[in-house]
Amino acid sequence: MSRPRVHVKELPGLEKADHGVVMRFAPNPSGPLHLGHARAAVLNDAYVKRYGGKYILRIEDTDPKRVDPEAYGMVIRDIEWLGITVHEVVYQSDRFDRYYRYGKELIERGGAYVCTCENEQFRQLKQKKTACPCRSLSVEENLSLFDKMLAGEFYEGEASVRVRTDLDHPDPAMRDFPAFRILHQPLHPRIDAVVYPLMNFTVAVDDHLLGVTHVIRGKDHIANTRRQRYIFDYFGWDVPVYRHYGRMGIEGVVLSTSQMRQGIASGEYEGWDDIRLGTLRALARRGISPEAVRQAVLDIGIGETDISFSWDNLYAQNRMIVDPVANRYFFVPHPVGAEIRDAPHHVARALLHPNEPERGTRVLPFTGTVLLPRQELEKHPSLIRLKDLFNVKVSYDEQGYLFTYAGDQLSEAREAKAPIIQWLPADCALPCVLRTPEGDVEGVCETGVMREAGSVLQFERVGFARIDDTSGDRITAYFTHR
RNA sequence: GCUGCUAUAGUGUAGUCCGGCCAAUCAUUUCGGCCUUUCACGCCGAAGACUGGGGUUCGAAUCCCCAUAGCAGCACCA
Repeated sequence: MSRPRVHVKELPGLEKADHGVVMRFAPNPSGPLHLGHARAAVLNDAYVKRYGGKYILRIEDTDPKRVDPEAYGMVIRDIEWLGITVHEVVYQSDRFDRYYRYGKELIERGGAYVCTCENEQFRQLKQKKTACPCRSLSVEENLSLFDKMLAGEFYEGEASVRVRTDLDHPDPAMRDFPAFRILHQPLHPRIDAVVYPLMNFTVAVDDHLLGVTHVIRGKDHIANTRRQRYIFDYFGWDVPVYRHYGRMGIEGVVLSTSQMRQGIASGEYEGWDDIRLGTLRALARRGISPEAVRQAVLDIGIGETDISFSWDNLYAQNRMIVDPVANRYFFVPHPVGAEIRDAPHHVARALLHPNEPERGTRVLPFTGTVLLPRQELEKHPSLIRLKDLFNVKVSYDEQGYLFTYAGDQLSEAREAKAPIIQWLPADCALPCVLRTPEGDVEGVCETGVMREAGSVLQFERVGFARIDDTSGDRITAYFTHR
């Protein structure tokens, strides 16, 4: 009896978490979620579940250039697929008034100023640790400039709000970073605005306003954490506890949203769930369960080391989940017809699951001719056993193969070390294409597979597969893993 | 270039803060064997790592220094 044994690996504890935590996952709605997002989404969820508290899904849609209206729904759906418990959903585009209000207050506190320098000019001054002329404007002047921005009196690029940090900061990335910008194009799908708050500003304001206690995100945000710290300090807010995990490389799969979008547009990919992509929906289509993704990601943890994601480890997790539930069927790749001479008619009964006989059997009537995997014959065996049927002697003459019935005894096949292979009756085999990232494999499968639409099964001696479509004139299956 | 972070087997991970119980954990992987009418699952066994060099110490994977490598940031993106 096989049962999924789950290795619960304890994540490292979080400081200041004993009275519960408030955490958030903050994706940008530019496309569906992928493996990289899953890490952040799941890790935060795991801590909220461990310590108790609140999980906020914050949609960070403050850059209209990177908003795909359809992605709002995709993100929600993908999060649900992952089985994450979301307690609150926040759209930043609903909160622009708040950002303006706090922007104004930051200016009043002397923590920000309106800069009307040309972009390139500012960049050069910044490199030289020199203040730009705007930096010395009075609070009143800045407030009035900010009002002008909001009133639409500036064109794109003509004005921005910068946070006053430290021009001598050894890291140029820290020096007077921007908090608001002006944008006329493209239009935001959800709101009408020309002054757009920037990520570091909205994140700081929202993390505080929403009561976020702990932030877990990639180390590409380390600099942002330091920048946001300035804003927290100006307002006198307590900062959350931060953890930055290392970069995760994923082999052999496209992760960049823009690349995926381009590939879909050009017809190279079938869609967001094309199995060559690293999206969660692509994994789902292939038959990877959300629990496996969750386990794999938890296993990786929050280490600061850069790692490379291992498909092997994911597959192992998935196999553990899927093996006990997947029904077994025969799939014969590249079928070759074989008439078995001198064989009695017989009805074979094969177990749906070898470890669970009570699930029942598949019925395979043998009436003389079977389909066999070409690859198996190319090994030139002298004796084979058709699984759950009988033994067959294989000989060769100038015409080709000759198949002769060679008795029912399993023990004889064992003794002869004959391979036990899958087969199908020639007159009840359905065309089936097994799609893999490396290409399609044509073959035939049992008629019983029709019942398995949408579920993951195991093609014996081939591997696990998810039955994607049974409606056409042939069945489409996606290879999951061995 | 500047700033910062990291460095344990093929992969992921524990141990590192508070040096000895570490001839280094667990999982995966690979290879044997058992079980089995699947090359699945299960069981047994084996293989495989502390980046390098100095130093402190009776003792270092753990502390210090240097080197090397990788990564991140240096956007009016998130």
